Amino acid sequence: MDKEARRLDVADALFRIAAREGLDGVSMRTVATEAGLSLGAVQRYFQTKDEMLHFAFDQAVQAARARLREIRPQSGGQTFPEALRRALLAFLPTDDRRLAEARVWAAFYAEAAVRPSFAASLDALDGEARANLRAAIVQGRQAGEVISDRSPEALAELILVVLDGLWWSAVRRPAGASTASLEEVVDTAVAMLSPGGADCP
Amino acid sequence: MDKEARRLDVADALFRIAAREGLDGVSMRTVATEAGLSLGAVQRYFQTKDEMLHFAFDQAVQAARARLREIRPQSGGQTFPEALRRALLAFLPTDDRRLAEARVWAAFYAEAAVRPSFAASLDALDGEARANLRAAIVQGRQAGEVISDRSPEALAELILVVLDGLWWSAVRRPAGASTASLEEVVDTAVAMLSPGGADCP
DNA sequence: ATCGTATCGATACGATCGTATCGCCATGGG
DNA sequence: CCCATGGCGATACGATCGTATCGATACGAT
Repeated sequence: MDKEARRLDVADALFRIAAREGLDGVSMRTVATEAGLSLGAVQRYFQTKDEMLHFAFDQAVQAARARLREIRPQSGGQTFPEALRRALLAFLPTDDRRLAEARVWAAFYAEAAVRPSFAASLDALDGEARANLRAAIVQGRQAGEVISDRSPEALAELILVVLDGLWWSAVRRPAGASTASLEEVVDTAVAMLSPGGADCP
Repeated sequence: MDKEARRLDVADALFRIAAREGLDGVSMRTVATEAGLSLGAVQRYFQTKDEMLHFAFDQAVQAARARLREIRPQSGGQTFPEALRRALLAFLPTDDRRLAEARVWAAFYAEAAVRPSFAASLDALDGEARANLRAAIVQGRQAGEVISDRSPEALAELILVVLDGLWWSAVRRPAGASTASLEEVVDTAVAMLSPGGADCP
């Protein structure tokens, strides 16, 4: 029998509950019911609730890391602004499936304010994103596609801050709402990072 | 006896707990103990936990609204970039007291993802901030202090997004950490909104 | 065929939750 | 002086939580 596959099933059930009701709605029993299992079965795969939560959280972190790596290779022939725009929109919850994922992330994010082990993983993820972004900026700058009057570190930090802000703004949007204003903000932000994209005398 | 003052005392106790342990740590009993009262006393002032939470949340919203209004008057003689920089830094948790407040806000923010009545208040606050910011941008633009190749709405949205992102980045920072990188991001963002502040050919 | 083991449902236990109720006590009007 | 009333501590109750334990069932090895 495939133990890891069952753990993933349980984690999926947890995600569905967290997306609907937040982490408050997550208990051993509710997760078991959502997964179509008994309490005892869930307890076999996760001996404590903490272990279950950590597994689910790590799963989410791992998925985010994968998405991050998927972006990284300077996918052929794109200029930096194009690639950045695509990357930003890829991370934003612009459809209902992503919105559900994002709600789960929001719950974990809040939990990280109280649970240091969660915060550490988020910091690591942040650092990875920062490094990737910095590398892309340096590369884009050599091609003259990125403004050069600020350090790559400051620009990377700013972009990540904009991404975070956009992301939270999108999370609070009701399901099915328009994403037009989101894309407009993305465009504005991207334009400001491109030479000649800002207002020049 | 001043009933409203006692309600504020209880709400303060709730804030202290939420800052330390998140909303999970908030119960009728823990709040009562933190406030130096008995469970029965708290129940006199708030008949249900929901009522207590709503009161505390409304209190936080009201405080934020007051801070927002405090910013609004184009405080004499400042240029738009200066005023914006000051306003952004005013909202960010740059000291330990503000950091505690911000942790409470983060908890409420996450709760809003699940509790529509909270989300409605946040939306209203957001709308107010957006309107104020738009007015300031229009005014600053007449003085030639704001870039003019984007609509005031898009710029206001972008600034709010940056503020949100900065805010979350600050919340996750450990207490007492340096705020230098925060200020650098603020400076970068403000510079990009000022004519000639961006990289021009 | 029998036994050991893995799987899992059922149930129990103590703790904590929100809420409701009861009773003590102080205080002020009659 | 008495007593009614409002403030508040103590306690009770049912529900739900995380966790532990026990018994039934299925299955492969001896």
